[in-house]
Amino acid sequence: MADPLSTVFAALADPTRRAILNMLLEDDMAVTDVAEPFQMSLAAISKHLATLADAGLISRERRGRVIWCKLEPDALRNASVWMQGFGQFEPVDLDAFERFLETELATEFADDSPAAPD
Amino acid sequence: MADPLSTVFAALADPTRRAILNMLLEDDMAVTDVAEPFQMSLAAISKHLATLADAGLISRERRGRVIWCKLEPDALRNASVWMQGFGQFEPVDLDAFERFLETELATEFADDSPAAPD
DNA sequence: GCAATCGTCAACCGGATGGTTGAATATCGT
DNA sequence: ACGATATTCAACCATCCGGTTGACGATTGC
Repeated sequence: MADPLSTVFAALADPTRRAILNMLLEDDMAVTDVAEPFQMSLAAISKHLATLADAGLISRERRGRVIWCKLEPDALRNASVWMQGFGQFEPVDLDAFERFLETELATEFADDSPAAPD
Repeated sequence: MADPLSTVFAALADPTRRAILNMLLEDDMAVTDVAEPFQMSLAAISKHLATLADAGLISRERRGRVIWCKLEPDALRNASVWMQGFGQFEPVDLDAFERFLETELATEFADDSPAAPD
């Protein structure tokens, strides 16, 4: 299909998928458990997981009835490295980091929160 | 529209736009000059530049007749920082970096090369 | 074997995306 | 003022994307 870098970035360009990655950061999870906090259907989450797996960001392994999803940081690292190539000429600004984290916590948790807004 | 992080990743998820960023890494450029190496229409490039500007990855400044495009690494750094949050638990492997650069040079230049394949 | 559970597949829908072309706008040079 | 240059706008088109629902396949447990 598309080049790997495009696939990874496209996979990251969705708050639901980034939230899933965040969840998988804590632990491997079954598809149903991944889907549980979200409002959308299981099929939708299944598609998101397929997208993440296509990008190499996660792997899925069937064990009995349940399919376990596991973070695969390698693809992410490639993209990160690509970015660092750009950022290279200017070192990471830790102040900007903190400022970013604040705004990101605000927006991301508003947009991505798996908790139903009800 | 969407949250900033999604916008940045979506902007990066296109080889043409990444190639443009690569070009702007060298120097600021006029829109026409950005478009010159590509096969697509000027309008298409103009849209790509708008996408990049929306994501905050570039800025455009009109000086006379010509609009100069300039890389704005801040948005990229935010995304990079987000990624590093994921990669944190495992440090960047410089060997992997080099290996990646090779394959990326191969694929990126096959897919993204501004030079007409003719 | 049968019912329940886990997950995907297929078809569909509306809206975004990436491209085109042609007209419109803005600026420059004469 | 006019023509040329630089860039965008608008309309259009095909395709992709994120979601839905309903049927299907696989596995478990009774």
